[in-house]
Parts: sequence; structure tokens; C-alpha cells
Amino acid sequence: MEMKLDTMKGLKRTHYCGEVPLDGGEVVVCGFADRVRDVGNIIFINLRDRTGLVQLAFNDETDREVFAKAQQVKSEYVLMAKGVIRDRDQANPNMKTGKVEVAVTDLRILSKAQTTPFEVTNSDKVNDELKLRYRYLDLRNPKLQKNLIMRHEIAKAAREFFYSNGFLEIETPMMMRSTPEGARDYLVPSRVHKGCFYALPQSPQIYKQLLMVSGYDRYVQIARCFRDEDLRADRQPEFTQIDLEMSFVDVDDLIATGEGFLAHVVKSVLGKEVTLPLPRLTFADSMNRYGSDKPDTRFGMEIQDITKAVEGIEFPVFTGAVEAGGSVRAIVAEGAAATYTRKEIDKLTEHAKGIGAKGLAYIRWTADGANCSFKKFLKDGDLDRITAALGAKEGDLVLIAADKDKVVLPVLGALRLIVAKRMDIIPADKLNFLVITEMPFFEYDDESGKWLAMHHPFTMPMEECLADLDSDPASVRAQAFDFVLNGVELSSGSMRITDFELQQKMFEALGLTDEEIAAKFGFLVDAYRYASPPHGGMGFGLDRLAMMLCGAESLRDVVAFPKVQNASELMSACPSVVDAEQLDELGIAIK
RNA sequence: GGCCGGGUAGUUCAGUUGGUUAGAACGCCAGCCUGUCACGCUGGAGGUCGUGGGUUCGAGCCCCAUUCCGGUCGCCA
Repeated sequence: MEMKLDTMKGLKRTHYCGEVPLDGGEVVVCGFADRVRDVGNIIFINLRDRTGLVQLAFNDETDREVFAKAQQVKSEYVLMAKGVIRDRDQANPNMKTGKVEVAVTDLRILSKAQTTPFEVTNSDKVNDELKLRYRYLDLRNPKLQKNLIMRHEIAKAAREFFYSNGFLEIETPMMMRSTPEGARDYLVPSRVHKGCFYALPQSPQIYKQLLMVSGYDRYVQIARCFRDEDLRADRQPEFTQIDLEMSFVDVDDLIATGEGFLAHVVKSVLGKEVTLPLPRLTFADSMNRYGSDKPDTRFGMEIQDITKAVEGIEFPVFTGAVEAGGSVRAIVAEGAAATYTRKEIDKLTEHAKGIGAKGLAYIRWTADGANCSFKKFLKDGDLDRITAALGAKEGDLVLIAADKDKVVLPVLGALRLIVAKRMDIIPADKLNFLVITEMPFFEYDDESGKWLAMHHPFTMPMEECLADLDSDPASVRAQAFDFVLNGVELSSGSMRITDFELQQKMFEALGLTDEEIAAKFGFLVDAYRYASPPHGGMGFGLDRLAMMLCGAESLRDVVAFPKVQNASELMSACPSVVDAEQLDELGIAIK
């Protein structure tokens, strides 16, 4: 039964579906057929566009011709309908426009759809792979549309904020010099310079610093960034940063700007007030209390040091850790003793081992008494002393790790999150922003035995740490900070080194030779020889911010065309092989 | 790269100690139905059980390999 498609001729949309007037009048609406209900001599069609749904009604007796056309409509057909708004016999309270419907007088079928591989608006349980392969269909889903609209609102609020605070939006190159520190670069071969490659930017870092050298004073850019590393639910190889840099400021000015921005965004898109200034925590305090540099502070269960309380207990795990310069620390999971059976604790132990712990000690305090994994090493009063020091009580589960701090803190930090999720004690509606300050400057890399820059090599150390650069690198802290929201890192920022001699010294401290410095960063070091305002900046992960504010669990839910775990994009099947000719032109041979 | 989980109609799943013709729900197709809104009722079509190999009289089920998807660790200045 061949059917000719209609045109829009003579009709113009007057309203979006979700915004039809509720008090009557004639409208023209268009969108997708969401659901067709044929009740006999009456047909109802829910018409869907990005604003919502409106019900179209067709009656055989009123208009036989229009009714016959409505009979041909199937799910996902694209329609245009002219009609009159009227009240429904019975309102649908689940629909924004549920009080009314459109009594259609002119129906146009503009485009027909094949049967879709999954039901567009009933796809919660459908395999992600399939939905990604047909991403253009999944993107019709109102939930995804809502997220992408929210993302747009965030970007818009960001521009509002920065424009009104004197920032200039300036684009920086997408093809730049490869600087292989940090993450792996995505490379782009050059046809003109065979054997040479551009890199896609991991961030506009160097360019924005040069913009400050050039006197642009305040810069902002919503910048695409690329890192050729493995994916996670909260990490895509291609992502977007709200990137900014400011001159004549100090680290407190930077933080205040970041706070102002976050508060403005949250107010704009969620209508919620964020109290400023945000809570601050030094990196060292954050590690000691939460075992993480991006703590989720929506719940307690802080890490407690019980090295003193276990003094005198001849448990080799404890005494060994302390002798090696480590500590004994614990978290108390309130009321978790009943949930965590022996088997469950074993699972936690396995997880702890996966992160580097040698094992996990515990006290499981049920109504039957406190069951302690190192009971045989305890003398009278030892257990009471430990539980008293921790403030633990009946019903609680105490998890204890003993090792070097470098092991103990991250392990307990990870367990804290696992237990909290399992116990379901994390309030979902809270937005706990936090600023982590005084980040360490260096990070020791066990593999290479070298000190690496924790942030990046242009980060300004704190004044009082300059003297310790060579003598005690571990103690050097940077004028760098992170913004954290509910346990997710949103942004990293810092003051930059603007003194070319100090910059040279920093590169040397990081083990770069003069030749390497000249080759990789010569233009940057040179630039600072011509004077520079003091400056610093930061970059907010737009994807992560959108994910958090949408309440989504994966970046996929806020990225229109995301990549999967192996960095491929399933819909277009990229990356792909290219013609031999293309390779030839580039002078590239595949091994 | 390591570890863990998964792949059975279009979709989501079930499938007994290995045993006749692999089932259900939703979707799809056809018919009926005048107020539905997850409309309802009746009927129907639809499967190389991810792929390749092996064990067996016989494999969706057992073994090996491989591939794809997800999670996680490494990695992510």
C-alpha cells in the first residue's frame, strides 16, 4: 500500500507540543508520533517534540478523510497537525499538556519510519551497544533531550558569567605541537611535512598562558580537549573544558572566580543557591580525613588514626606498619555489622588488596559481641580502648588498615565509598562543592623513580616552599587547587610560573635537560623573557559538570555522540581504516 | 595490558542432570472495538542460540579459541 508523503505547504508551526495554550485556540504542531492508540472510531496520537507531548485526537464521524490518514500513522512517523485545542473529558495528570488535546482538522504525514530496533521512549533496559549504534534514535528519548538541553543551559550560563566579568572568548588551535608529558596525545599526520605530526590539544594550557603574556588579561573558551587514554564512565577521550585564564590575580582571586561561576551555573540551571565561599580543605587534610583528593563529603565515615590506640598490641601487621613509618587507621561504618557478613567482608578485603593493601583487619560488633579479626593478639581492655578511640558502638563495622600512609589512606578512602554506596547512606539531592587547596607540586613515580609534576610543569609553587625545591621535593606545595563536587573532580587550576628563570629551574627539577626544554617549551620560556603579568587559571570539565547537575551516572548521558570503552564510536564505526591512497599521500605505512 | 560480568526472536529475558518441534512479555503484522493515555480483545509472522572448532549417538547447555559490549585496575602532567 504505497502512500505519498505530504508537504508542509500552507502550514506553519505555531506552538511546540509541550507549550500549546491550555485555554483553547487553533494551533499547528509538529513532531514525532510517540504512541498511537486506535480505539475504534477514535484515534489518539501522542505527538512529541523536544518540549514534550501533546495528544492529537481524530474522530471518524467528524472528518473521515483526516481519520483515514491518522489510521496510517505508526510510531516515530514525523507529523504536522493543525487543529483546535479543547479540554479532555478526563485530564492526564502525568502530562504537562494533559488537560487538553488537539482536535485535528489537517494532518500531514511528512516522513515515515521503519520499525525502530528498540522502542524510543521505552528503552531503559535496552542494551547500550544497540542504543549507541542507533544513537540518533536514542537521542529522541526525552531523558537524553533533557540532559543535552541542560548541558546547553550550563554552557550558556558559563558564557553569561564570564562575558559579564570581562572575559574575552578566544579560540586556540586544535592542531598543535605534541608535548608528550602527561596523557598520550592524539596525533594528526602532516601531508606537507612527511613524518611530522600535529597533536590534538589535551588542553589549551600553553596558548592561554601566552594570551596572558600578550595582554588579553582575561580569556575564556569552551574548548574541546583530547586524551588518548582508556575510558571510564566519567572519562571520554574527547571532552569539553570551560577553560579560563586571568592576569593580575592571585590564587584566592582564581578560587573566588571559580566559586562565582559555579554558583551562577547552579542558580541558572537548577534554581538552587550555593553558599559562598565554598568549604576548603587542604590536600593533606583531604587525604587524612577521606583518603582521596576528591572526597565525597555528603556523608561522614571519616578516616581515623588509631596508631596510638593500638600501641602495645603485638599484632605483627600493626607493629610492622608502624616500624616502617606507616600508621594504623580505620573507618567506622555505623550500623553496617548486620549487612556485612564474613563473606562480604572477604569481598571488601579482596578489593582492598586490589588497590594495594596487604589485608584488612576488622571489628564486627553485633548483638552477640564484638568479633575481631585479630582477637588472639588482644589483651584485656585492648578492644575497648580501640572502640572507644573510634567512638564505635554495637551494630558498627570497623575496618582497619595498617601500612604506609601512601597505602592506608587510599585504601580506606576507597572502602569508605564502597561501604557508603552499599549502605545507601549518600544523599542523592545534595550538591557538596569543595575546594581542595595546597596541592602537592611533585608526584613520585615508582616506575621511573622520578619526580613528576602533579598538575603541570608551569604551576607556581607556594612562596614558602621555593627553598625546598631541591632539598625536599615531597614537601613542596603548589598554588594549585581543585574544585570537587560530590566526589568528582570538576576543575583543576593554578597560578603559573611567569619568571623564566624559575620556570627553567622547575623543568630541571623535573629531570628535563636543557636541550629537551629548548626543544619542547623553548617558545614558552622565551615568551616569558619579554615580561608577563602574574596570571593563573583553571578549566572546568563541562561534561562532568553536566553529568553531575543532570544526576546522570555516565558521561554518555550528557554527550551527544559518545565513544565506548575501546574509544570507538559505534554509530559511525570510527576509527576506521583509510584508503591506501590517503596513507600514501601522508607517507605512512601500516605495520 | 590484567581481572570480573555478559552475548538465546526486533527488544528484555526464561530455558531443568546434555534429549522430541527453543518459550514468555513487549514490539511488529492482520482483524475487531466511540474517550484512550502502558487502551483492550482475537489471531499471526518472526530464531545460523555472538563466531569458529572440539567432546558426544545427541550441545542453547560441557571444553577450547576468538570477537563484541560493560565494569574495574594499570593509565589519565
